[in-house]
Amino acid sequence: MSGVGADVFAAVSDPARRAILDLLRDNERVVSDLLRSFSFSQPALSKHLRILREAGLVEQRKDGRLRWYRLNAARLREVASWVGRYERFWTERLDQLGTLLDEME
Amino acid sequence: MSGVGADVFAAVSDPARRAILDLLRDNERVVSDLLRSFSFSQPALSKHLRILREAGLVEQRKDGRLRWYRLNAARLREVASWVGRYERFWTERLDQLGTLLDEME
DNA sequence: CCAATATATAACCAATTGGTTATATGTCAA
DNA sequence: TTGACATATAACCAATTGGTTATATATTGG
Repeated sequence: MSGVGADVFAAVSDPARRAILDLLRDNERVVSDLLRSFSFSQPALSKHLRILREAGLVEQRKDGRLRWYRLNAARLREVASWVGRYERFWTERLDQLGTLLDEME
Repeated sequence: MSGVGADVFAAVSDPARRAILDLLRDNERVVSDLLRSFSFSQPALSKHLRILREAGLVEQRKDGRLRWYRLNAARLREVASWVGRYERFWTERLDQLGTLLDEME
C-alpha cells in the first residue's frame, strides 16, 4: 500500500517517529545516520520508517546501498489544519491578557 | 493535582477522540448528548473521555447526575507548537519548489 | 567471486488499544 | 423508598503496536 493513505495522526503519535521527522526537517538522511539518534534496533527503525512512508510523511531515494529519506511535510497539513481550528483558544486568551494589562495602567 | 501528563499526541491520534474535542469546541456538553454522535456504546465513550481527561484535554463538572465536559484547549498547544515548526514548508511553498525541481530532472 | 555493509522483512512476543457486556454508584422523581 | 436515569468502572477479548532476533536482498570493494 504505497502513496497516500494511512493515518497521519497515528503516525505522529509515536515520539520516536516525531523525532525522525524532526531529524529530517532540514536535511535528507540515510537510515544508518538516523539510527545513531536512537537506542532501539535497526529493524525497529525500519518499521518506523515504513509507517512514516505509508502515511506519506517521508519519501525514499535509493543511492547504491544507501536509502536517503526526506521529509514530505505536506501531509502534516492535515494535523496543522485540525489543530489550527483550536488556535483561537490561546490567541484569544493572550488578547484578553493584553486588554487586561492595558486596563491596569 | 490535575493529572497532567499522559500523552496528548496519543490522545488525539484516535478519530473518535478528535471528534469529541470538535464537539466540545464551542459548547460544554453532557455525556449522553455526546453519545448521540457516535455509534459505539456508552462505556466506550466513557473510556475515551477518561483518556482525554487524563491528557488534560477536557475537564468535568458535576451537576446532579449529569457530567458536563468542557474543552481545555491549552494542552493542544503542544501539538500546535510541534506541527508549527513545519509550517514554513507550506507557507513558503518550498514543497512546490521541491516538486518542480523533481519534475525538471 | 566473496565478505562486508546497508536496509528491509519475517517471525515472534508482551503490552496496549478500543471495543464489548455486566455491574456499580450516585442522583432524581414519584 | 423505589425505580429509572446518567455515568463510570470491571472483566474480558481480539486486533494492533512496538520492540526483539534471525534472515533475506542489494550493493560495493578487494
